[in-house]
Amino acid sequence: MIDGVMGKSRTAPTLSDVAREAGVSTATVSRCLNSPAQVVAETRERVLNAVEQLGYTPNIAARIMAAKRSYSIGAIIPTMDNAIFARGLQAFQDQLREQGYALLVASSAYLPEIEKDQIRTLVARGVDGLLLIGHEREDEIYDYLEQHQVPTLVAWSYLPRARQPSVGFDNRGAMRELASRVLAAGHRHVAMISGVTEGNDRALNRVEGVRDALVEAGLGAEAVTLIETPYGIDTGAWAFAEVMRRTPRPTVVMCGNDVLAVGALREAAKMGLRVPDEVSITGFDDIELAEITSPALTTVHVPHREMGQKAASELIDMVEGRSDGQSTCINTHIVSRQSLEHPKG
Amino acid sequence: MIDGVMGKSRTAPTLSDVAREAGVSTATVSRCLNSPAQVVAETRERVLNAVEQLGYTPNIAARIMAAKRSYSIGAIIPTMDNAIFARGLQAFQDQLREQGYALLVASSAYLPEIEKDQIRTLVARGVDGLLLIGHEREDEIYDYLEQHQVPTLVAWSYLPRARQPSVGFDNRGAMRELASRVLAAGHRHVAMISGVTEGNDRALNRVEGVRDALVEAGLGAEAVTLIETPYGIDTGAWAFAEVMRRTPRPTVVMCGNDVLAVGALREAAKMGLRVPDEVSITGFDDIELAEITSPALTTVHVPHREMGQKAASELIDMVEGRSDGQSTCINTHIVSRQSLEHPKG
DNA sequence: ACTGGCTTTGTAAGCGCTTACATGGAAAAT
DNA sequence: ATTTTCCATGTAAGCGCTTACAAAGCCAGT
Repeated sequence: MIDGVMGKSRTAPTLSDVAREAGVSTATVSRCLNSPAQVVAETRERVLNAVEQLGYTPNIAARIMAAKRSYSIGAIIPTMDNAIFARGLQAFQDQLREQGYALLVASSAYLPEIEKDQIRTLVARGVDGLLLIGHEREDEIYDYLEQHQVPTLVAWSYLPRARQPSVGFDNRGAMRELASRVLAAGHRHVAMISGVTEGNDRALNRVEGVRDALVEAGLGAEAVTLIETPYGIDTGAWAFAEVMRRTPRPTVVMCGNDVLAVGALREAAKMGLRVPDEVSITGFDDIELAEITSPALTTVHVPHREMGQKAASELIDMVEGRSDGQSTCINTHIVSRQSLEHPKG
Repeated sequence: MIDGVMGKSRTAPTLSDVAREAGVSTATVSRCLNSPAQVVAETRERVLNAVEQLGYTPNIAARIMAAKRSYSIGAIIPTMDNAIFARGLQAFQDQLREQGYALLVASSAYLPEIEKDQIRTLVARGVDGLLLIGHEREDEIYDYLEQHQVPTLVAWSYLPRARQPSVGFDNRGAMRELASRVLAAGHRHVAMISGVTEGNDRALNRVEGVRDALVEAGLGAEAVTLIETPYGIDTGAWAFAEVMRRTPRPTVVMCGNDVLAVGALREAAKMGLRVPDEVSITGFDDIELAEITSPALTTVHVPHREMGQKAASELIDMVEGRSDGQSTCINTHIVSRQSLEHPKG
């Protein structure tokens, strides 16, 4: 009691400390906090004062248990280590915050096993909903999510008929369009540096997009020199060197994302190859990097902010039972900068 | 019971479902999960089978409540929107994972009010420890943290005598060293584009570092043209244009971080100014960006991975009572690339 | 055979909250 | 004046776990 009055107890105050201080029951305090309208103004004020007095913060674990609701959303992204997901995730979190939800993030390092583990952790922590990147994962995981009744939304990928709703974009179509433009510019020897496609439908679809364009142009789908490597500037550089060693030497190197492309660009400079005069290079994502390289990257612009925001509001709608999962396809467009030109000679 | 046996209950299985299935008490199941050594092998196996069978995942909220331990650490960073914190945070999380802890991240958008809110949220969620960026914040917050007995570590900044232990680097000293080098190269008209210094001791200390060098060189501390702006490529570009309009025109623009410097670089190109011939530019952080601009940035290298890793292990030591907060200063060093040269003319 | 000590398991009391239900009193309707 | 209705508040039962303590079973030592 003295502790209470002093507001400096050695241990964190609880609901009943507040109740005692305000001279009401714990139920009333709880109501003040969660549905203030149910409590008459005078009481409410007294309670709120006590809360202030004691520096009370609700114990969310207890709240989750009692209410089976946590007002938090989990997100599992492949990596925080580069900028690919940063912008979209920030927008996602901003939108969540605005609607009163907190975000718990975990990263999987592109490893399915770790992702599975993280999913369990987040669900066990009582997240009300979950954001996952890409559709491809074991059915078992989706079963688990269903059993635990956790609404799940997929982002960065759009697949209308999938088991889970998604907010994303057409990776395959976007890449097809870029590849068509590459072919239209006259390139015939095209190489592609792809991210690891196993367990990554985005990466795979971008490869397929290139193949689509090739076929459409009457060339075989195998007419592309393909190399796969984890995303990274250094790996991109390495892959570029590798691919330029092949014969016939490619006149254009299409990269699975901007990070790889930046690596390619750096390696080209190191090899003394002028871009785009001697070789063209393209990216995907249009992260900030793409604009500040020289030459600036021709790439596919993905509206990450818009996607993050949309994903957040859709997921909240699902959590609150207002929607049972509406998929949205976000439009991408090609940004032409200097790294793509007609092949010379 | 049937549900149990089928392993496909409509609702998530709990500890007592497992106990019933395995024919033991809930206490035994709990022990199997948390201190297997206390349970005889045969029983343990039976229990583990049941767990597998039912697809049981512990409810962490309940665990937190009962054990007052969550095996999770919170981190609040100013932003996820650019790469400054990404690498360090990823390393931090990797290290945590390795030691069996989960990471909850929130971002504050550099706003103290939001940060305060996020701190409460994370504490309310029962994190066992907290990572904060920079020392500067209201005492009230530290009081709160003390009351709730949440071990807190500060990173990205090193201040040995502060209230909270820290794992970081000497922002001021590092910047002083870089500025000395700038002056030694012959520059006399130096401008600085700083991040917002209010509530950001890192930014402030970098400014002070430049002033230190100026004073040391016998110039006044005001001999620097200073401009403050939020971190960002666009804001950096804008600030660069602004600063180049002053007379005398600076021969070098020192930026508070690499992101600002990249903006400056871009604007310089746009204005047709050759770097470093007509104006030198420096950064801070040495994020990947710094290496791929042209010219590449001369900057201060901060070993983010090392810092993140060290922060994680120190914080866990604190949480587990093995340490009461040991501060560590991580060494930085200057990376000379092409963006800094002697002033011409 | 009996005691003491150790190991393995069970019993049950919370952890801090929410919420269905009960209660009581004032306002509204008769 | 009496009954009905409604609103503000209180009572108490859990939510799913951990863990102190109790109980029971086992072995060795005498």
